[in-house]
Amino acid sequence: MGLSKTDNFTTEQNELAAFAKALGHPARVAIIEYLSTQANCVCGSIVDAIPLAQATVSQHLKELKNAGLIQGSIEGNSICYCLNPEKWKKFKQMLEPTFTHIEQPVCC
Amino acid sequence: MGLSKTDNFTTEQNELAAFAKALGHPARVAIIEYLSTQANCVCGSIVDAIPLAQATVSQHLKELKNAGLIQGSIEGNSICYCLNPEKWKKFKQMLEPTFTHIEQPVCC
DNA sequence: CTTCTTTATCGTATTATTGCAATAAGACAA
DNA sequence: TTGTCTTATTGCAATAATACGATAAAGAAG
Repeated sequence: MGLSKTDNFTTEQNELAAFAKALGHPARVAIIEYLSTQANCVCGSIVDAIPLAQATVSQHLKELKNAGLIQGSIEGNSICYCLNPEKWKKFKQMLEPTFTHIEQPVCC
Repeated sequence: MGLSKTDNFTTEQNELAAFAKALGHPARVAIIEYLSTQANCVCGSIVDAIPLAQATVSQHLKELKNAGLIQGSIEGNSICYCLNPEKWKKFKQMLEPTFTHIEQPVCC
């Protein structure tokens, strides 16, 4: 139905899915990579770095913000978008069990 | 347009996005968690563990398989789905720079 | 106040995703 | 062969996501 049945799953499962979904687009991956390597966090610089229209980049930033992966703060006339360390720690923590599991594959 | 402009991004960015996108649904998170904790990998057991119709679960399994996060092997009359360790290692490796970066937040 | 800069939102077209019933396809058993 | 069990595929309806031009909103600069 195009509508995810989130009620059938745990809060944690939904949160992990939300993190992953937010990262599930190359433009948003590029934004995160940019923020991980650049000291510059001004919105306009991100827009310049991503090969999409300003409106589209703004939309992607909004989704990353909604998922909590980035946070925005007003910096004079512009806006500074930065990674949200706590959410990323949680994201990492939720992936850890699977990352650990694949070290000793037990299956077929 | 509903069509991702993947051409504008690197192969790596697209691959990371594909991994993340595959994990971007609670049902698929639940499947991965199941495979990370259960020794049982038979398709039917997964279907039983996920509160969705068989056809829907089969579709989610297909997406995880397309992304490479799981692999299926014929096991007698049924099919065994397991995590693909190599792809998960790559996934982890691609997230590492950001996981590392958030240890020393340098931004606003 | 006016203008410019910066970012967000709206409207819209297009395509993708989700979900399930129904059905198909394949292997195995009798 | 016939039936059963297991998994995949098809077809469809409903909803979500992607992209961008146009426009709005809010400050800064003059």
